[in-house]
Amino acid sequence: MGDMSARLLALLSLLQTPREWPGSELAERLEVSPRTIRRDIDRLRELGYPVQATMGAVGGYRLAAGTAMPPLLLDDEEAVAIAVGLRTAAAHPVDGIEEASVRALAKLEQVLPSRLRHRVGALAAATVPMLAGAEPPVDPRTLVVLAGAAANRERLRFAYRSGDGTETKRLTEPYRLVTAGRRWYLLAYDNDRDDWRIFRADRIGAPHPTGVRVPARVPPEQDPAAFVAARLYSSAPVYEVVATLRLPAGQAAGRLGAAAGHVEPIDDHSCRLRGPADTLEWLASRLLMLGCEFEVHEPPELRAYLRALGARATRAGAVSG
Amino acid sequence: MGDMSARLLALLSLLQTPREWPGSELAERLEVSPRTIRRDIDRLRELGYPVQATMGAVGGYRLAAGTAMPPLLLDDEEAVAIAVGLRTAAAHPVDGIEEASVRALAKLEQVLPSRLRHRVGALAAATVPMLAGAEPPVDPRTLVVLAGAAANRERLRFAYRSGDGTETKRLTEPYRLVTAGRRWYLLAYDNDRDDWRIFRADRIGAPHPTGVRVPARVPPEQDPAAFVAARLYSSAPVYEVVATLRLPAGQAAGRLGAAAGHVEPIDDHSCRLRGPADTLEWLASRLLMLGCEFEVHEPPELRAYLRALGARATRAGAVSG
DNA sequence: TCATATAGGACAGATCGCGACCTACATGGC
DNA sequence: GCCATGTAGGTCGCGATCTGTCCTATATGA
Repeated sequence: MGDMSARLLALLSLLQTPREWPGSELAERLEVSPRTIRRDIDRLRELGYPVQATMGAVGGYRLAAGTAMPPLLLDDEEAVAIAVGLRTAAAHPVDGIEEASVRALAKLEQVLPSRLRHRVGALAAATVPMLAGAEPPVDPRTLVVLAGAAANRERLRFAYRSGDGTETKRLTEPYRLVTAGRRWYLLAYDNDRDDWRIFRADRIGAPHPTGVRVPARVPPEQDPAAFVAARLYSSAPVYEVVATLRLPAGQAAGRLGAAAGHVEPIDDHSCRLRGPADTLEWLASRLLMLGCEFEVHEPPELRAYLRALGARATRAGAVSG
Repeated sequence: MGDMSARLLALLSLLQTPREWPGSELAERLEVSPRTIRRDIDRLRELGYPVQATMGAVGGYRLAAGTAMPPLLLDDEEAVAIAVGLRTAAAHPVDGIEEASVRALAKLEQVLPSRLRHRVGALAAATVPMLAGAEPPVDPRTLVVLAGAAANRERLRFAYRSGDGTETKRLTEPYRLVTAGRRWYLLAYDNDRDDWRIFRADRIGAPHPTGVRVPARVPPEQDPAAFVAARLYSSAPVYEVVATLRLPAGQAAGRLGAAAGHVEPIDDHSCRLRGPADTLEWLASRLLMLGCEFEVHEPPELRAYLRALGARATRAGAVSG
């Protein structure tokens, strides 16, 4: 059996701890001679994992940053922490790494022991709704299934609730999972309608792979994100937000992030924000969090929402009596 | 050299993909005979990683969830996604797994290639301020250093800004990193003052380990979190929030999470929230996000903040003219 | 200066990995 | 019901390699 492989993994696990390990202690732990430990260290280095050694009387080994990612050896709690972090990241896609988050989540959840899975579910339930306004957040498990089916080129069956509430059964060949405007979309070939379709992930219910693998279909466009964006903006007109912020442009851009839109200075103390306004609640809370005065010019819906929110806050804070 | 170990790692990496791998394809990729692949699969199973095999004409191997976490083999983007997710999780400690998040982050950043580290920094800068109100978020790198020093029992030198703005140099022996009331605290033995002290992590600047390892000191109390909480509440009186929410108790508890405080029902449509109110801004936005009517009874500071926020929102949404 | 740490060469013996056969069994499509 | 294709596993022999026990060189801090 792979006695040495197991030992190398255990060694990697120990070296990923923030502390330093003397060779003698490693030998004791792994129940081999110190010479074998030195050879194992050599082997790890040959595999590309730079083991740093400090010489002298208080020396020891530790794993340093190299050119490639070594295998991460996590204990239970760390694995749970990562899963929870990735779930909240998937629920709030504002990055440029949304797809990688879901891939990593899929990878982790695939091998996560079931006892840990329960803890992740309980913790994520408490943390996910933190940012979500009225919008129901996407179920990360759904995202994992969608991404897996797309990567595996597996036919997928699911129930889809359209905008007017009607529910239909779909049989599709998922191609890619992309984000646009703070929402997740599945780009897939619809086998019943014989055409490419876009599905909002939060409207997909009970997805399960059929197990049937299908050959790769030629995609409708090179860039899936561009295709999704084009379809979205052609079908539903997306209004734009225009607002004046009483905040220097530099600060506003830094605190809003790139996803919020474009910021241009007006003078030293104010700037103008332009950007897509897909979810009013999110945008409103974001602007309020800036802590500065601001005025919304467009769209009227955002103005109305802010007035309603303001009235509610005023009522909530009214002097009791 | 460890030819087999490298192959086993590569095999694990492939099997962590959501797709299924036929043995023949694995053999081709890893440039060994199919028989060796079957033996490697056996080896992985003996190591405790359950490789699931579906038999038949369209069969293949894939890694399933077992009883222990297998080593995670991540590509660059996935590693960055995890690091970003953990950083935001560390910046918003409301879980019960805060410490594990930092441990995992330390483990990951220790081995993260430098080219990826830059990307993490750029992305995290754009996402972290999302939730932070007026409060400056903690630098996750500081947390990583603090946790590492505590785990390694290494003396740590840093600059500390006290509440009134004065800055002092400290030489300490970190013991544990804990959270209380949405903030990070370092429990450490202060070598200059010869006593245990508590430091707010966001007031710690430029921490760097001295490299000197010291023997474990007997902690002032069994539970570090309890000690920190006792110190905090004895020094600065923390006021409590009391509010009535027009929302069923079950829904409110689920959407607020356990960290927000205690929820008890009043009738079928309303409930009462009691809990510590350490950061007004955070609590106010949390309550507003619930989307329901509510009234704040205590503390008066929160009422005042809500009125100010409401006035600002109303001004921002005023009909333009 | 000395103790203690990493670094690495040489050697002998035992172990084990590998490929090349083989058979058994499960599954899905024809 | 047959056949193709996949996993599962036994056996055998050759060769590679892993391990422990020596050995010496070298860097570092008290």
